[in-house]
Amino acid sequence: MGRVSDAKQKLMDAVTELIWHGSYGGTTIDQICEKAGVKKGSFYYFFESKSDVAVAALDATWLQKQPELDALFSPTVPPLERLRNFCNRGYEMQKEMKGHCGCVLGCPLFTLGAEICNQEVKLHNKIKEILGRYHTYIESAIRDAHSQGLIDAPDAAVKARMIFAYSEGLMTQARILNDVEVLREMAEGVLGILGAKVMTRKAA
Amino acid sequence: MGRVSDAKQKLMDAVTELIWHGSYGGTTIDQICEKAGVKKGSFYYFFESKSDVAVAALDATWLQKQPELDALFSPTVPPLERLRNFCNRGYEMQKEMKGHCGCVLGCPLFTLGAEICNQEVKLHNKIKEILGRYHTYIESAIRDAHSQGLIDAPDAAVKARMIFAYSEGLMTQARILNDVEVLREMAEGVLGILGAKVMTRKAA
DNA sequence: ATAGTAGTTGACCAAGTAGTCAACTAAACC
DNA sequence: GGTTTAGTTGACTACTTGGTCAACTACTAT
Repeated sequence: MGRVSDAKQKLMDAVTELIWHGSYGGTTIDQICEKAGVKKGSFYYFFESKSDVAVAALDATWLQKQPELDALFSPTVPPLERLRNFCNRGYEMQKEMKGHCGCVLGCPLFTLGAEICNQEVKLHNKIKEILGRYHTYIESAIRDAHSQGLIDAPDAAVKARMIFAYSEGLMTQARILNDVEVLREMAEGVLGILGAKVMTRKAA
Repeated sequence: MGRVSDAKQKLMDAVTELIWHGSYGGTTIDQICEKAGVKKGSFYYFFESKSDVAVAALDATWLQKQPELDALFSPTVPPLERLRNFCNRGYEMQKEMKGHCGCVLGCPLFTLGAEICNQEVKLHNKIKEILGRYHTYIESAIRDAHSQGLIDAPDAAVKARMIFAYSEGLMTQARILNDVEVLREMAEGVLGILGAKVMTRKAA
């Protein structure tokens, strides 16, 4: 009943892009509306604040990405391959981004999480929740790799935290330097941290 | 000649604290003035914009920190000790911060750099400049450790990028989680990445 | 076709924002 | 003590911002 609309989706797309390219604090509701081609009255029909639309956008993005991640981290894929593919996919995605918008944007969750922590509680919790899911994928791959004897990591949780910090740190560095090439080392770096033997190619 | 004033310093202190606790985009000139106890007219007497005062504050902070870093990374200190001390000092600083303001704030340069990249060119360049100096300290310690046979790292530049990404990533994670304890693993993690043998205490 | 309803709009307001300026004040120096 | 000059102030403008609302519109289900 009533008329149909894609304004809600357009607003979520707009806020995602604005925050990712710029920042949360620097993004205004007026800008979101303008980019979405939606009037402010409609904004407040669907959402009650900037943080509200941001939370909704994160949820929507997650639902869209989850199948892709489930495939990447499928138990049918050898665990170290999962991590390698994850890293290389990150590199490729950022490279493509750089190609058609000129900027390396890094991980939106990590950048946004760092910006708005200690304020915007709901948004902050949503970010922690989704980052936690990424962490879970990584940790499970490490656990599998250990139990399959591919690496020695009885402390999978510790290793997962290391890999997570390293990969997110590298992503953020790529954003700051606007240089996608720093991400090429990610897969190798991750496997190196895990002590996989694949690290040095022409070692003596 | 004329009267003297500490308003300029107070404004730099205020902007530093506001950006660190909150964010750049969420900080207004009015807030800076109020926190500094300085009227807006005086703000514009000393600075011409928010990014201007931020750049000045970063410069001032660096000048203040440089001697401390030079001491930490003194060539008279064994290179792996330099890195360990650097990590532990980071942990202690964040712990103290958490103690008297309730928040883990992470590395202000990295968080700010991630937020304002691709906008605020001058500020962005200043951040890259100072982050580059930190990177230099780390790389030089790694190079020394290699040449002294403490680790095997003929690729000091690559290892430095790894350590840098890992430590900054961990700092940011501590900020997002508001948990200082994740930083306790930093020194061990750094030495582990470098392949120093000190890693596992009770290894078989 | 029409009634009910989901969605749209533009005008509006109050508050906050960046930035200006002429008049003012106090220290330093002679 | 008076003059110079660095620094201060508060009032001001112009604009942007978040947020509201009553009237309007178009779709859908019956």
